[in-house]
Amino acid sequence: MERTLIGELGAHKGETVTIKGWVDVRRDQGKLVFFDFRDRSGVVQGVVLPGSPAMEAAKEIRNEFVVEVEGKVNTRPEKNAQAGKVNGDIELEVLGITVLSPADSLPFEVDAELNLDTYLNNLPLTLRTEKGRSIFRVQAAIIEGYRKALRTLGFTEFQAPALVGGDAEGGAGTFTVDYYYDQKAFLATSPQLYKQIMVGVLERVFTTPKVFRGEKSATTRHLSEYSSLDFEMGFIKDHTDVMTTLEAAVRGMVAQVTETHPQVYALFGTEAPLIPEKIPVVKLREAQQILGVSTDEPDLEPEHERALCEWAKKEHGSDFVFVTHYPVSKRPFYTYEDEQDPGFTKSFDLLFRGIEITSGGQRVHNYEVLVEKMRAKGLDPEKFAFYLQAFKYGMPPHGGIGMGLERFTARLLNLPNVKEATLFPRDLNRIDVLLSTDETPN
RNA sequence: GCGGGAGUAGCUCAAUUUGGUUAGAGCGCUUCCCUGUCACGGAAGAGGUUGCGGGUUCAAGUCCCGUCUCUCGCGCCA
Repeated sequence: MERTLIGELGAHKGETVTIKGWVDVRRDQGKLVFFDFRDRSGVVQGVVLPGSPAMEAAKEIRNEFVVEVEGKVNTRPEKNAQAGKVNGDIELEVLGITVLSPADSLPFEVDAELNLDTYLNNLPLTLRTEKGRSIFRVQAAIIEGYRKALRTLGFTEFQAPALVGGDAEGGAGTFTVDYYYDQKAFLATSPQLYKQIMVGVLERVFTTPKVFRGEKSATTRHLSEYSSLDFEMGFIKDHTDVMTTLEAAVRGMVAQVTETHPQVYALFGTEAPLIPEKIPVVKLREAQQILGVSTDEPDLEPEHERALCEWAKKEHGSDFVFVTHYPVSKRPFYTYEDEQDPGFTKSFDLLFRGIEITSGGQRVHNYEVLVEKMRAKGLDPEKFAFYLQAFKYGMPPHGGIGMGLERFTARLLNLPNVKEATLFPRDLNRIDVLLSTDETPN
């Protein structure tokens, strides 16, 4: 019989249907066995009544078994209805069960509170929880919202390379890979150079590559491999045009999540983010004055970023705040220096609920200036000859951003550690399983 | 890389302060009972080289040293 999705059972009252899914929970009462069955669309209670031909199978089945169930969709007796729950008014009277795949007994209850490392070491199982499923459905919606917003604004998506011949940023730690003929190649730390090249081709582009940072960071916000939501746009007036586009993208991302998953914020004990008419903008030095810290520091410390976000929420009703005009020394070679504010750049970070989720700015588009900036940072223009062709042959004024998808997801859903917003996080000692750092692994 | 906290049953944790007999609980697991449960309930049972190595002591989960791992903060960054 054709499969009916669990989420659509309400339209089949009185009919005999076949569902396929997992056993979420089994409640054995002896003569009577109850199940919760789960598929991608929802959950429904199944009841195996005394004398049912499915009783023998029902006694063998355990949580997470994959089953095909034939049953009759009944309206629940009024006293047994579960108000407010999906399919709370119906249940499936089980007439037959076929085990498609058995499951070992679980190492822990699927909904148990787990330590982070237990959770991460068992992701194929722990991702099946309601929260696990929700996080990555939300993440898919975030990317969908990002794509929709930028396509509407005339951007073209492209695929950036992961394997590169040099370190674009000249600072971030890179992973080295063996290439042909005893050569070394690197995993990209950013699609930056390729985005800029593509501005010379398509004018407005975006890409969502995996990027790699070998930084030995052990924090709640760093990953060795993460997804970077990048865009780059030509013919801008200055960095504020980029900020305007970023605002539109962020609104689109949040709207997509809120429209498709309205219940998700409550599930994670948070609320939809506050985005006012205009996200507040402060220069770095203004931010430092607001916080009462030295304006000589080239950057905000994490503690200050958290405090500034509290300020933005209190004073502007915003969960986001832009910080602009970081000093030239703190920014990569391609960053545009502000003629009106020498020593400082037309660059910005976007902070969201306490942490930096985006860096961006206007880029240098003049070939000679760019070569000079490279030299000033101790980089060899010869090694960037490929990239520099884009500037040699005519590049419009342009700028763009890179946003950490996992950081955005984590802040949106109030997840304490960015690894929870990463399907399969790579960190110092773990790529799915713990890596042995000793001859006698534990 | 630096600093704080932690590692005890499959999972989540007690027992460590003040060293002292067979290291406990809840959940899960096994067996049995249960006709309306929805985290079902009830009874019984199995399950531990206390991360690893060394030291002090009559005696170490507990104190000391080393080491590995986890976790949080910092550096750095998205």
